[in-house]
Amino acid sequence: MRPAQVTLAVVLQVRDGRLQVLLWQRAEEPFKGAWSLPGGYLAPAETLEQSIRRHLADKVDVREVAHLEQLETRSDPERHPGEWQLATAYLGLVPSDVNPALPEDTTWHAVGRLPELAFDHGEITLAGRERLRAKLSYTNVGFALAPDTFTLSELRDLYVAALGHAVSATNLKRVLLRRGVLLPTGELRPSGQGGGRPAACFRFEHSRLHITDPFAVLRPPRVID
Amino acid sequence: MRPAQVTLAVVLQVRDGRLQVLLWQRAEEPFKGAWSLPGGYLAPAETLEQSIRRHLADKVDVREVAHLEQLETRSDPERHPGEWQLATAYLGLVPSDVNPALPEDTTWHAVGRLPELAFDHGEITLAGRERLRAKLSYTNVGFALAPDTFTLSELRDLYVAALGHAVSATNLKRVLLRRGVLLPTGELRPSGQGGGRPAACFRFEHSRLHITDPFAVLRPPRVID
DNA sequence: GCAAAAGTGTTGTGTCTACACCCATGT
DNA sequence: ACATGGGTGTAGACACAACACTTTTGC
Repeated sequence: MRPAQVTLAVVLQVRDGRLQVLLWQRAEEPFKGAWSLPGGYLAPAETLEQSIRRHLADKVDVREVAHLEQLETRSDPERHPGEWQLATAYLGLVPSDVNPALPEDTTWHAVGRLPELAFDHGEITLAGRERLRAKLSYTNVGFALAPDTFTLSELRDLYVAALGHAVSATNLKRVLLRRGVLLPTGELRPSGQGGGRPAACFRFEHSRLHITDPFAVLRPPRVID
Repeated sequence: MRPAQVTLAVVLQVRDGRLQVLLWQRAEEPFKGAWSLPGGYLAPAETLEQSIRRHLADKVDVREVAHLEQLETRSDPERHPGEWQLATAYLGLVPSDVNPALPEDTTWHAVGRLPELAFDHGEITLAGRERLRAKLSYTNVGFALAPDTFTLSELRDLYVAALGHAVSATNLKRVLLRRGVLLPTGELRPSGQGGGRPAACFRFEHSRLHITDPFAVLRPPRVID
């Protein structure tokens, strides 16, 4: 006897200044009517990543998911009341400037104010947020939350929404520039109606995950030539 | 049609000053005679963690595995030539002072000089080592590699073996003490035959994983009361 | 006394936070 | 002019690496 295998995705995007997750309202029992993470069964001859991309394709265009990584596999035999089911969860990130057309039964929900979710999807969603928060600190994942080009205040607002605490645009700029994560594009963004100095535009140097702060401590000793 | 589900473990221990992994020699095709990670099929009504603990019980006593965490689930349909199989890998750590009785077909191998491994087990093993190296820097995982009490040179040697580069006992002590990871036991270890000052003994404060260096950067702003 | 091993003190450096200050624009 | 938002400069805090120096033992 073998368990069923499903894939799930915690798809996160910053919308209206808040970190939001894509949820789907179940049409069938169990948990009929409850909100849950998008996903579905694994098909023969596909990988887990292919599977979650396929299931997500109904919700968001593939090109709109800028980053996708495996979170964890959940295996509690009681997690699904009806069948023996393993679920492998992925974390997906969508840049803030795209607005995917969604099916009727699918909408964005603030991660900070989640409704009661089906199965163990609430825990999984929070695990996804934790992963994102951690990686914002030591990698360049920001690229997956931001538009191609942006001002520093815009980027700061994305970090604030994702991290849940104040972030200084001043210092954010210096940290990311020193690490070579950001590049100035040279363009200026004209000021808004209230006036103010025009903002410089930046973009992320790479659009794939890189670790930018590899060892907090216990660095290898400096090599002297 | 459903895939078979197996669990695997990268069980690591520092032996003879080197980081070693527990490998098992396959008795059956495919990869008959090749070295591979211990593990086996998931049984009904058990979790993945229970499964890997059950399979490991043949190799090492459960109490000897001081830390166990999920690494990743591998799903390439080609990863097993004979059947459609998903493998969820775990990382297990064994303190350096235990010496489990092993079956005939199972031995320790230096991770630095791995033989050709069956399936994708070589990659998984290296992923396990990377996870350990990263966590040594920002958590207290050291507890799972070390005996109950130890001197600082002994602990340093464990870090050297796991990290693969020189580590200063002087600074290691200060880092771990400041973080409250280590506690002095008050005992002294008498010096060896070559003389030398007796060493103070320490132990880890906790024997469960704690994050000790939560944010490298982008810390939340300091709250002023 | 001398070698060996452990432990302490101190300096320097890199990286971040905090905050004061300066710049460019709209009204 | 002045409010608004963007940007720079600088000082301080902190944590760590490096290394010289001191302590305690065996022979």
